[in-house]
Amino acid sequence: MDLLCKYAAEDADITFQLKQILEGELKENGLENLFYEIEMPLLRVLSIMERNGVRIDSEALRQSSEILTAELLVIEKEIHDLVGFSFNVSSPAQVGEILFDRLKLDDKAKKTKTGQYSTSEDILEKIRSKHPIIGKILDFRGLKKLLSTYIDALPLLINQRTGKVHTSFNQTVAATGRLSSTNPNLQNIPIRDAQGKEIRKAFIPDDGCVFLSADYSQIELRIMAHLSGDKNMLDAFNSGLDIHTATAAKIYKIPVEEVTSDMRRKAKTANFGIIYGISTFGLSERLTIPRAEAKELIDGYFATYPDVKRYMDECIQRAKENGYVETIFGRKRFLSDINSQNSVVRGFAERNAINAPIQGSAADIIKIAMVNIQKRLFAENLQTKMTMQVHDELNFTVPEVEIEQARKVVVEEMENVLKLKVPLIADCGVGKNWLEAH
DNA sequence: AACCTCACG
DNA sequence: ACGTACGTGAGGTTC
Repeated sequence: MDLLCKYAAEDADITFQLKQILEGELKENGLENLFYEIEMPLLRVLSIMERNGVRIDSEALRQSSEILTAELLVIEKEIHDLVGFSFNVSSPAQVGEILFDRLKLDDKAKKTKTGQYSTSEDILEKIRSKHPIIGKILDFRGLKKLLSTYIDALPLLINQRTGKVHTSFNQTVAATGRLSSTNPNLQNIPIRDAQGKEIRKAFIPDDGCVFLSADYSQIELRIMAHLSGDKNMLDAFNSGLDIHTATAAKIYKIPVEEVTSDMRRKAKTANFGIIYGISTFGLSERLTIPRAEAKELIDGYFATYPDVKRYMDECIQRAKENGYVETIFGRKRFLSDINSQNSVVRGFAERNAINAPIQGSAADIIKIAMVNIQKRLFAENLQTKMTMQVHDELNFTVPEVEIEQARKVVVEEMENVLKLKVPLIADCGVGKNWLEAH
């Protein structure tokens, strides 16, 4: 939507049509009672955030672009030299043909639904050692992604009048109740590798301000602990220990001090997997360990957290009986496939039954926090501006004189949305860019 | 417009 | 025998 249209919508105090659409969509999903408490006020908050926008250091991105584009060309040439002719490295079809038909790097290469060879990152990672071209293709892909999706794309979306990028938050697309962000999507800005971190550095505060970032610590696992009521998981959180270390200690039946980094890594993957309704196969793939070991790990997990297993079974049972599952606040997700004869289709619905109440409750919680934070920013006459929401994280541009007050408002409102059986913790940092604040 | 791949939580 | 972790959006290729 054009920025001027957005302003008009704001001035009109939310257009009637927008309200109708939102109301229609959300009432179907069980929000009858919470519609006026959450989604309507949130619509105002999102409109304010979109108008606030976020500042980008386009000069830094331009310099990155120059360097990385040159690097990309070098890698491309190296790849072409390795096979002896030039081809389109961005074409999965051509890459697959070269790796599997020509170089025969895997005689039982996995195919996609359409019969093409799959050349996705996890597949290539497994055959990386078989040929130097694999690593270079992965490097090429990584660079190309950052350049085309972020480094080159973001500066083009800077509004000439405000000098900022203004995303659109969508309140009604995600099945679980999460927000989504488009044009640009500010919820998938890189952070995991070194080059990605450079991009985060280009997200900067207004003049005279700092970048403030606050995120919920392990909110989904805490919700799992709360909803399942599992005593061991509640204890793990209430002890203040690192949850993945605590989980590893319990699964492997050893003291916390003896948990190795490999044990913690496996427990962490198991913790996340559980929220998604993982299978033995899935965990073995993620950890690249034998199926038998993955099964042991999952058995150990459920022995450690027996009520988590019970809770998961109850979610599926509830979905079968009611046709839907719901969040702590009563947001529904309907699961029409839950009684399907097709076990694959049914499996998807069963995993949704486990995941949706957790992911959805987390979405409800941060939405309420956003409404309450904006209320207090108004009430306390602060100039702090909320700029982004990234599922369990909120970002602000904060005048230097307001830092301590803003911190207090944000953390208090995030942590006190409701009382769970475990504490709700928000970590908060400030810095001269998004990376530093995180 | 479908598909593949990949960025984030 | 089969497929195999939840939720998104965007860019490039191919048809």
